[in-house]
Amino acid sequence: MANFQKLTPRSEDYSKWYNELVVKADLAEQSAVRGCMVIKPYGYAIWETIQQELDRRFKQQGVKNAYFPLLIPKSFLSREAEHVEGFAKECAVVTHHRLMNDPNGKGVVVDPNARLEEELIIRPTSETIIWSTYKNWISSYRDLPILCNQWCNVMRWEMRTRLFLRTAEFLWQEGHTAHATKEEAEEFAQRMLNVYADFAENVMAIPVIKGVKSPNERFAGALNTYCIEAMMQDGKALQAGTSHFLGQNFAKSFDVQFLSKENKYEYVWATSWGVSTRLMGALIMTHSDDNGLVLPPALAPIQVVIVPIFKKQEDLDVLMTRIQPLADKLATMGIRVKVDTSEKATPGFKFADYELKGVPVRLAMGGRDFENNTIEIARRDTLTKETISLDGIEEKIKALLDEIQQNCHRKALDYRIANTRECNSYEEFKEEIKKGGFLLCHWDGTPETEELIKNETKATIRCIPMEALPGYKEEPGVCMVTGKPSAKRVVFAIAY
RNA sequence: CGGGAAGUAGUUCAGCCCGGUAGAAUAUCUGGUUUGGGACCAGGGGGUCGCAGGUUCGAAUCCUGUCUUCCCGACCA
Repeated sequence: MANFQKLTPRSEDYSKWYNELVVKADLAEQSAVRGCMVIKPYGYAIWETIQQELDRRFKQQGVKNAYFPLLIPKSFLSREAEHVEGFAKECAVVTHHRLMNDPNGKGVVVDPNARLEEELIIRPTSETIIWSTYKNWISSYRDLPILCNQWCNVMRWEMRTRLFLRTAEFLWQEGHTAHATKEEAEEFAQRMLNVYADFAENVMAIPVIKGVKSPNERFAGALNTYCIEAMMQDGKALQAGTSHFLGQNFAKSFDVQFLSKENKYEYVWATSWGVSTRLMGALIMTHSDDNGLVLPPALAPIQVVIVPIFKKQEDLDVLMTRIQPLADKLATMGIRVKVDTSEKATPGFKFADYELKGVPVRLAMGGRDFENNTIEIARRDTLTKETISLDGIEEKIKALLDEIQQNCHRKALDYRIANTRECNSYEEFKEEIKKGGFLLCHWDGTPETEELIKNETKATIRCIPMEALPGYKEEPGVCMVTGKPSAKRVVFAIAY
């Protein structure tokens, strides 16, 4: 089974705690290739649930799944100047197509005669290959809109990597849409942001701020980038999803025009939007504690685990006459339930292990419970437990799962609120930002000012909120650095 | 990519300074006793010491290169 060593407490070393948790909770591990991770079955089960929930929501918006190739001709990337600038430094390049036996007899080497005429780039994102394809799909306004999404892997050659948070290869979905009008594209980019926000809040139980990125933080090639920003337990910000209004940049670069109702050629309007396995990092750093992972029930691969406590096989057989019907009933109610009858570990070990894995509800039944028609029920989010009657237990469990889902969200929201405050002077800002959290400040809207603040404090504008945060009003003011006018406060934080 | 640290059994680590052919804990396997918060006893198996060169009669140990991980920095839609 798992290891016995306790996790490093969060208060001692937050990133060490994170690294240990990811490995010990069996979510992922390092691979032989630098910066690339192996996502283990338990971690992948969570990702699959994320995928299912999002995929359903995308399809409700009329989006269809497709698949575009991993490799992109090098020339495509240079078609959009800003775009290539954003990614050029972190692209993996395929230069050859054949290996051969080493003439010196030491395994295989790259065949120097197999150099590619045009080098291929492993996709860092797929805008270019998709727009070169959309060109062939679009000729009339009747062909629009095109709403496609793909679930795939991408590669960005990151210098410093961390499991889930920043890996060289990661899994994500990227949606790419083409529209006839600017308004429709803008609206769609925002609509997908709302899909992400709804998903984050209600499924992942992560409170997020919906906002617009400042020019410095905008996606390369976009006219506007929308985002959802979340606060982690260490007070740092993590971008949980983005949606871009790409204008006509890619349509012009790839010459994608359509004939309008008025019989005129026009360039199409584009959006793209994505979330990645980084969400796994957000999930971990929002809810988990020093005992291990804490999963909101909606994403837990096992929502309820039942641990029989027994001495002999006969005792187990007796207990199972009550446990099995309960497990069956829960399963028919759509609850993901596991009964752990293994004799490999003692109950105490199992308790600790399921806590490490973040199972929301744990039931334990021993001989005493059997006599009394009771069961011990423990919840992961509060680490509390009580012994209750078996009568009506199924409905209580269902209600408890809902309650845990709510509580995970409420705790995370309380934390964010407690660590969000206004800040009016730059002197104060420099001190406050060291404590972490979100600082709501006035900013003059210039990249220069943002750059200055970043260089001096490492803090960046996480977003310009689209709506006032709970408890705050949108009011004009003056920039904390330059004193120039500011329409409203923006969110500053140190970011992952 | 720059600075620092590290890589030895599945895992955590000792051994390295001062070269002589590898050890602990834990996990794993077997048998038994156990089981309401990380059980105990006994026995067994498991490592080309990250990889590649070099020095040497002999290298986990010394030298060179390289790969990977962690921390700090730069970078990061």
